[in-house]
Amino acid sequence: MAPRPKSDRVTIKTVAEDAGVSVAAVSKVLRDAYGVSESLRARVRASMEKLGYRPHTAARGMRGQTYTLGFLIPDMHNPFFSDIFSGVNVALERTQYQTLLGVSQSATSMEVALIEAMIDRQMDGLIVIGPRMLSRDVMEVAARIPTVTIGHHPTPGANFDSVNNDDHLGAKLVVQHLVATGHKHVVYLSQEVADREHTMVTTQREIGYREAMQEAGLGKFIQVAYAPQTSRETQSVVRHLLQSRNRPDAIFCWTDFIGLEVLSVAKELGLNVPNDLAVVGYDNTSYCDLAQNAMTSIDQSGQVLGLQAARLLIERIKGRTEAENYTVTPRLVVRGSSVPNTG
Amino acid sequence: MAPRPKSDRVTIKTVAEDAGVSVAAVSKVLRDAYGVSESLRARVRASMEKLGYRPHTAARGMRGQTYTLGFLIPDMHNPFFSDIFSGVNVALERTQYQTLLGVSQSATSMEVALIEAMIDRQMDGLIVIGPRMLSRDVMEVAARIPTVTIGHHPTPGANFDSVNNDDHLGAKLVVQHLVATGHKHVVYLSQEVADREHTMVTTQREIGYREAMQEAGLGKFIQVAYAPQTSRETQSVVRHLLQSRNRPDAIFCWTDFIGLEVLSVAKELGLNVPNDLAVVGYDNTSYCDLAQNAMTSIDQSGQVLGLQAARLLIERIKGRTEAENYTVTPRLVVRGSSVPNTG
DNA sequence: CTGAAAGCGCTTACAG
DNA sequence: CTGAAAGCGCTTACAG
Repeated sequence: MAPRPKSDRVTIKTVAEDAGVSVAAVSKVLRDAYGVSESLRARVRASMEKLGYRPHTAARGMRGQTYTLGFLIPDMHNPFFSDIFSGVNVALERTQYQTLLGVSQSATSMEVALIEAMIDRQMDGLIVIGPRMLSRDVMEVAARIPTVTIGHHPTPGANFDSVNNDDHLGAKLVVQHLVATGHKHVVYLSQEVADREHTMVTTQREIGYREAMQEAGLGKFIQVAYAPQTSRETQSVVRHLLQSRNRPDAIFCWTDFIGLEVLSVAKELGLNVPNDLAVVGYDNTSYCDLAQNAMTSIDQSGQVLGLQAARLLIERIKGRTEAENYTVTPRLVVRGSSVPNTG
Repeated sequence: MAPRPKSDRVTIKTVAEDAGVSVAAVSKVLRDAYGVSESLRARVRASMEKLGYRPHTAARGMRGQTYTLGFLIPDMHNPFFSDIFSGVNVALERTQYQTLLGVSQSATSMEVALIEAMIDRQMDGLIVIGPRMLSRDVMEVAARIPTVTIGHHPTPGANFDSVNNDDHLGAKLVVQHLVATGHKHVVYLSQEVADREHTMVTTQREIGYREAMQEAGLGKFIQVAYAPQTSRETQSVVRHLLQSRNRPDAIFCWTDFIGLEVLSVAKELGLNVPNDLAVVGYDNTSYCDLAQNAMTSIDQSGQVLGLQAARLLIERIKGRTEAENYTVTPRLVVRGSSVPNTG
């Protein structure tokens, strides 16, 4: 009951005593809230500085915000997420917010567990990349915590914001490019998942692929394959594809990561890329630039996606409730994996 | 003052009322603490289940643990960190702990800021991968929060645990392999950093490299180059190296990631790997297995490193204070980038 | 503009 | 074994 500095922790109380004001006043300065005079503010700031005060996030979280944002990714392999994340950081540079990451390892159960963990920890908002949850589960999450998705096309009436590239268009650009360079039997290599939904980027890309193939009069060549989780299994699927009687002359991979596996199998089988087989990826990650890959890919500006997602999330935390959707226009980047002598 | 369920949040109090016990009793069940009868425990658990109770982490953090561990990595590009992380997850599978990641983007200032943020958020402990901070700063952090490092060789009197592979030996294995396969002019391509310390893995590898070169009577060929942060700059350094009058016949890269860049430049310059140039990496990440890379590398069992780090951290959180150091013996994995016809 | 006091949901001695 | 009560460090109405 008596004022006894149990440990030497500097709290809001220590600051208040040092500055000769109330704890309420310090709290207000801390939150940049209304109703404090400039002189009081200055005095409090000076004391904070002097004492090296740092707010106790858990205590803040009991009543107000934690200034912590959750960033949820499926895995740590895909360098595309790194691009997105750096965009998030740019947007948050001059704010109090810190971003902490969760990695679900592409397991729906882990994804759910991590979201629960982030809500338990009173995070102020969530950015979820390519959620594995069903769309209705995303809605349930968003009802509890401000949420922005990247790589999840929202259904009407969504209670969360979303940031995407136009996957439909991206896929069409790929097919049109491959057709223009003389390919006919273009296979779309998608992701193997338990519950396929319209909201998924892979589904959107498949629709674009089918449409573009039809438009090119190549409807009879339409073929979709699915890559499992592990590298070994994926390579096995690709090997089957490339050793079949009617081998495709091009493979459009839903993400660069899978494209690298295709290039590997092609090389093992002694196929010449791009002459025997063209390979196109998606995301235009840094690996595409390496000469041993030189992989044509779709650039969807990961940095921009991340930056916009962070912006929308802050807005939503501040009170906006109507859903917003930000879309980036994808761009084809041609390299040697689809056109000879392109570097 | 009166009991009024402000929101419909299920708290320890709700559970206590439902189970007809005190909040203290519920807390004990929650923490698996001593001094509760089996019947009380069962009753409380049933109520928790029924009400869908979830502990409020911020509130727990005010007095006790948050059951949150911080995992700090320099970047999201290097797939090696993914291996480590999956090991951490295995170790934590059946515990209450959740791991949240921080990515410092290889900036010392961000590393410090993230560690502060994690301490502010009352995390129970920290696993820091390849810290950029000076060794004494790591000690300061460890004085405030239980800490385990991976990829940081501790100085005597350390107040934190560490998990490493034997970098010194790993480097020697690489040089010995390259010498045995007829290479003489082996360059070590290290990491460009502001403050070089003995604690760093890159330094340890350099020492091993120098020693093995001397032992092989190749002292006059010793040459160390440094790769900057960005891919573009790194490729430029490598290009200079490979276009110099006395071109090396082998490059030992401190990490696979850099090795991929070397392979790219070599291909651009029309050099045959491994005949004109052998390339060896470190970490044996999944990229080494791709046929277009087929890169010889040192396996340091990322999974094991992560698992042991998590184990040590839990021990330390539970009270151990003397420092422990766990070392993995590295293993050379030979592929086509150093020996012809190796697949 | 400023501050006293209640309360957020837990854990921790301490008594019983 | 069980529980009443203080307290963790903040924020939030509410008075002044």
